[in-house]
Amino acid sequence: MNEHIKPDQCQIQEALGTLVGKWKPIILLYLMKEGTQRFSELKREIPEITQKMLTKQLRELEAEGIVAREVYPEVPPKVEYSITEYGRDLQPILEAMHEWGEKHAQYKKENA
Amino acid sequence: MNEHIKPDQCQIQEALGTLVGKWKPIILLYLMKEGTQRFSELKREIPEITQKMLTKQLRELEAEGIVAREVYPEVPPKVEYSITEYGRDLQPILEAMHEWGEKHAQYKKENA
DNA sequence: CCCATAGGTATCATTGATGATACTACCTTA
DNA sequence: TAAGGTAGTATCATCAATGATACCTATGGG
Repeated sequence: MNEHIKPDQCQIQEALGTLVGKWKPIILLYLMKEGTQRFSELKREIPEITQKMLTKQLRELEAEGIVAREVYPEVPPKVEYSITEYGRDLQPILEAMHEWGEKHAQYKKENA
Repeated sequence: MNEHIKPDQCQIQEALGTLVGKWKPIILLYLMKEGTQRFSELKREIPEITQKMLTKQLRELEAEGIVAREVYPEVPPKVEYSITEYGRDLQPILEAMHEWGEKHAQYKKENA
């Protein structure tokens, strides 16, 4: 373990706080895989999410600088979301978690 | 992004579910850094946690196969916790999150 | 005889995250 | 004239996570 990690003030919570939530990882994956998406596209791809939650999660990700929000002043409204360059830094972490998650799901099946 | 990641059934939640909680990362870091620890040692190192929560988190980590629990039939009781070999797989992920977390804390300070 | 110790459980209260549902603005098309 | 589409907000209800507090066990030491 990296010597300078001080558990009592470590920054893992920072990353977790950004990623957790029932919907954030899946939203991020869609934006990373498919690129820029409209609000309604995301809603269609994740039908179980309520509008309220989708809005909330996107706003939080935006506040963290991970997602960019662009509003087109049209009628009907058009709002596009995309991953920022800064947000791309999360990709390796998400991938590592995905990989570990698969192994772990397997592990749990074996020890069920 | 890895092509075979299907957001709608991805395993990131699996990893997140294992790591989140107000106390799990810090518990894992202590066990990874300091090695085997007694219940009371962990409690001393994380004074703000209640016994109930410490017990609960440790039991959950044990159930996931990440932490090993060894009971010594003595009086007063002695119980030791350690990271399993399997649990070691999480170390790179925790480190990556820690690193990103530091950058992100910096980022937030600059954009405050 | 009584208390401290280690590692817990049991019970209740509180809080934050999530969900269901209804409502809005504005323009275009039928 | 009414309906439909987009991107939301507002309000209320519910549930899981966390916390505070008290209690339990057995034994060795004073």
